[in-house]
Amino acid sequence: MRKMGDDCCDMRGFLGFLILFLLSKKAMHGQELADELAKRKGEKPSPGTIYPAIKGLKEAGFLEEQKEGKTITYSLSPQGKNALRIAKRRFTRTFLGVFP
Amino acid sequence: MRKMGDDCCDMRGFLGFLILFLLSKKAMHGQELADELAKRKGEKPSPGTIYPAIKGLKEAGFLEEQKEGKTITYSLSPQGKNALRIAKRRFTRTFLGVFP
DNA sequence: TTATATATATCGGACACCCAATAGATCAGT
DNA sequence: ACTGATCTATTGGGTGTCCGATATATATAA
Repeated sequence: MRKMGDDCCDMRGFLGFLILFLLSKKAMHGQELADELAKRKGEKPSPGTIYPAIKGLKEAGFLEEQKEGKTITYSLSPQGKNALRIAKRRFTRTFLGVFP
Repeated sequence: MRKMGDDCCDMRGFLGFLILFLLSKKAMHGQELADELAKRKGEKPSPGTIYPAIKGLKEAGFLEEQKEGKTITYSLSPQGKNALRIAKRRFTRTFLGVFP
C-alpha cells in the first residue's frame, strides 16, 4: 500500500495532458516545459520523465517540432489540438466542483 | 510505450483525491462512491479498485466510518479534511487555467 | 582548443494505480 | 430455510508513470 503523509495522493499522472495544455498556450522546448511544470507541481521533472513523455506525444502525432541549433521547439499539431479538446472535456467533467 | 488514440492519456490517478473530495460533499458508502465516480469518469471502478483505495484512506486516518447492517458510510475525519485542503491547493495550482 | 554549460535522449527499474476474479457478509423475498 | 441481490473485502497481476544514471550533441567562454 502506498504511504500517506499529510497528503492523500502524490498527484501522479496527467503529465501528457499537462504538456499538451502548456503547449497550447505557448510553443516551448523541453527545458521550458520542465521549468513550467516545476512551477506548477513544485518539483522539476527529470530528463528521464520529460523526454519520454514528449516522445510519446510526438509519436502519437500530437506535436510539431522546429529544430534550431540544440533546442527543439514544440507546438501542437491539429491532432494535438483535437486530443487536448477531448481530454479537457473529460478532465472538466471528472473534477467538476474541485476548483474553487 | 503507451498506445494513444484520439486521446492523450487515460486519466489515471487521483482516485484517492477524488474520493476525499466526494466525501467532503456528502457522506457515502462504497457503492455510492463507485456510482458517483462512474458518472464523472465514464466507467465504474471495480471492487478491486474502490475498496483498496478506501482502505488506504482509512489507514491514513482520513476517514470516519459508521457501520449499519452491511453498509459502511464514510465521512472525512479532521485529518481527512486537512489532507483534502492541502491536496486541493496543489491540484488547483497544478492545473491552473485548464478549467474554462 | 579545451573546458564548461545547456539541451536532448535512452535505458533499467521502482512503484503506484487499477482491474479481474473470487469470496465472505448481510438483507429481502419466497 | 433457501435463493438471489447487494455490499464489502482480498489477492494476484498487468500496465503506466516516473526517476536516476548515463550518453550524445551543440553552444559559449577562456
